[in-house]
Amino acid sequence: MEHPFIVIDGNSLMYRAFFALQTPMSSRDGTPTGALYGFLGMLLKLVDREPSHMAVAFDVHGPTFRHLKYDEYKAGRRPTPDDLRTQMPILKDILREMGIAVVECPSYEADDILGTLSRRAERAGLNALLVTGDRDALQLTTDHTHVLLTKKGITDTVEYDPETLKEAYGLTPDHMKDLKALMGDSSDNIPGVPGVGEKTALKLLESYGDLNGVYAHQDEIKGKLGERVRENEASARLSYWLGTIETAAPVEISLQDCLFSKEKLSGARDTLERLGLRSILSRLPESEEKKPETKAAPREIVELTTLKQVKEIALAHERASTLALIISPGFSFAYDEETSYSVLLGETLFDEPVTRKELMEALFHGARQDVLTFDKKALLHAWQEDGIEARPILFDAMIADYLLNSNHPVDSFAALCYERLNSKTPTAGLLFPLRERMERELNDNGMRFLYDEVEMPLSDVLFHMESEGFALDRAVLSQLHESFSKRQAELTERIYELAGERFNILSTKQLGTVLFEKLGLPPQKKIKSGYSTDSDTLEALKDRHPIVPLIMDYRFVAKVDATFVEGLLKSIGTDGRVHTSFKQCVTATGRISSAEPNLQNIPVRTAEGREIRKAFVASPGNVLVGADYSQIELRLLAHISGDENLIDAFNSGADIHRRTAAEVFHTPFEEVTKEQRSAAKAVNFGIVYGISDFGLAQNLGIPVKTAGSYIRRYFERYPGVQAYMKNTVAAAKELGYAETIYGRRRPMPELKSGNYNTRSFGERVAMNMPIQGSAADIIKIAMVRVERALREAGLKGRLVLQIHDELIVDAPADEAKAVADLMESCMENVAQLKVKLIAEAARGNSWFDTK
DNA sequence: TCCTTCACG
DNA sequence: ACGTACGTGAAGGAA
Repeated sequence: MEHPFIVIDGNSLMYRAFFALQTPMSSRDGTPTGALYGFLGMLLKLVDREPSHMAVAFDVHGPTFRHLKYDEYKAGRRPTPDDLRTQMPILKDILREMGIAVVECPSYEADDILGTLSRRAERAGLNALLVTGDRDALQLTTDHTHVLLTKKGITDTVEYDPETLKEAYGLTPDHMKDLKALMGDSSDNIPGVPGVGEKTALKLLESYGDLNGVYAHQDEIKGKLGERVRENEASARLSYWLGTIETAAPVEISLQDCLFSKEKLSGARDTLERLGLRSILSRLPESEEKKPETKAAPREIVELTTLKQVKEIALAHERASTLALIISPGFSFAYDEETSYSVLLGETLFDEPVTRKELMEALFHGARQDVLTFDKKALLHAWQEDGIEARPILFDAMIADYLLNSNHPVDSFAALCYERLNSKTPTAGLLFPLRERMERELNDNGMRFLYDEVEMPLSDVLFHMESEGFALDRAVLSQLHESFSKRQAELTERIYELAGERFNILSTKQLGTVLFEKLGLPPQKKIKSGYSTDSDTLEALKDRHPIVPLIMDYRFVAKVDATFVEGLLKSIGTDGRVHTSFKQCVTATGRISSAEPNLQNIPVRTAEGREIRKAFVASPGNVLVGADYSQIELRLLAHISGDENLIDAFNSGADIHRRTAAEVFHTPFEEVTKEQRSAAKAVNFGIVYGISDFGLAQNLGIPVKTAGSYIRRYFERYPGVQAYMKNTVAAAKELGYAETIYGRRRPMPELKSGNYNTRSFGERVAMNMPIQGSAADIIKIAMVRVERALREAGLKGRLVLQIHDELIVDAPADEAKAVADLMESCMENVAQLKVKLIAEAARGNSWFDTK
């Protein structure tokens, strides 16, 4: 979460800090300072998260809204110790001196302030981080509001988002309220249902969903429990209400008032000095020079709370030509730079929830505007979910930013606004100046083609691929799981027997102890914490003790089963398909990546692992058509370097590794041995990765000197390649970036480093990026063309997967031949290079068969 | 959360 | 003398 709005529950944290400290602390005049010390230490730790806004909320005494009388509510609690109470006003003074907002709201508790400010932050498009020791706050968790809960002490914390909350409790944030309604809370005087504790409450919720569900089925609950539930409905309902945190309290503070500035922290120096809190003093950040605040700060943010307002504004701007739209975090839109509208999507206590779908409908009813956004693929998904007809998207700030700086891809609109406009309020209106600046920069950098013809249309293709998904055969995976887990159990027993003890085989540390201490095997290499047990190490030791091959086997089985068999089973959707998400703006070279699940690393190199691919099947009545580029990176090396011999090697059509072996080992082509070919293959890989004798030696398990001589002989035979390596590093040093044949850039600050390692790394990257990146450009163009060609030809086949140099289409069986031809031709004709691009297609019922 | 390991191109 | 091969993502252990 970048630059969140941090809201701290002041009472809760002071309370925790007070009791966490064993030895009482005080200043010279006897003022107790222990809680202040703990609290401020925590606060400074939070400053490291670089919040954009910060506020500390406090309870104030008085009759409360939810609890009829404050005294009555407090009755269940111990009174606040005097030593703690005296520190409260001092804390508030210190916070004010630090320029941190102190927020109180009569008749409301601190957690209501947390709820209210977090929802306001979301509306303004900010992320919020709520810091408290009170588990009740977990009900406030959303994708954009995380809760940082202090555990035992005060510095020990755990951050919850909806996902981690689900893992911990098996409940959604909303259901935390239902949980409390059933189990009650004695410290808050919330009765709940007598005799129902956490265990029982969770069980009830698991069966019936929520409180309403429980009472809808109250007659089904048997025995004593059923009686109690039925008798105490009124109490449970009241408890639900009592346990609901307010999110629309009349908190009289603006976002502006909560703006956080590191520099202002120093304002408390004198007070801290007086209190003798030297260690806090020393942790205050040095004042750093401030970036000039740009004029790009938003002119106006109008908060909308009803659908009617959205409709009116949409109507008033009917004739506008462009609409800036941000759907995450928050929902905000703008028709010009001056005015942004932000809408509350979530629930409030009193209003009917407004859904994104309703908002979209209101906004796009009769609308004609083209759209500017951040992350258009996500917007396309939203439109699809909401049944909104897609509008043309003219500008995607995420994609533009990625092209302009692939080194630090931003992951949120807020981060982009801060980075490019120095603005801490990411509203949709900022998309207008962003578009102007970034498009100018794209033009200046010669990246129009990549932006307009590659990345923007590719985003649509990736959206369709994600939405389409890949069909998986559950039965295949279940069967594999059965056989893998059986084997794992057998291996475990045999390993324990040979080791003479039971231990966790997957623990590097424990395995190291067994191998290198108990069994006395020689360690091969060291890692940070002890000895390495990686596969190279095991490979070297496999003949020295019978336990080693068993461990290698165990590792493999455990990995394949956990990651691929079980992992994939978990990711199959209700439609029987897996929907990966393709990350378009992550890698430094221009490749796309795949996550949740990653479908770009499904096993293929070993026969056993390859079995997984039998689970990747065509849709009913369809076949899979896979097509991959042959040696695309080496072909690109030939093209970019212009080396005559390498170009000739490809034009001759011969096996490229065998040919390399013949050259490097001065052997007639026909007489090249298997070993020579595989060594030459490693050399070719090394060349692509940015060669070094050390790396090659390690890969081949040969002396560094020998590896060096291979490289020397390679360069003798391919002088153009050697020149390319030299020139490309020099050019990258000069320009500050490496680039592909289509002008994609990777900034290369490493080349200027004074550190040998860092600089060498930079040099290898400078050699590799144009090759890997150009290959990435080419297949991206191919994807756009394949998808377009399929549609233009009226074929039903659709792309479902890309694995860097391979594309897979799921197509009706009768289209198979046409699709295969279409793919080959689209892929091969992306570019006319000095060597031909070759793509080969194959068909089958499963991915296993498409080879 | 970081580290180690290992799956892919 | 320096000391690594390029690019990813996921799982499990350690702390």
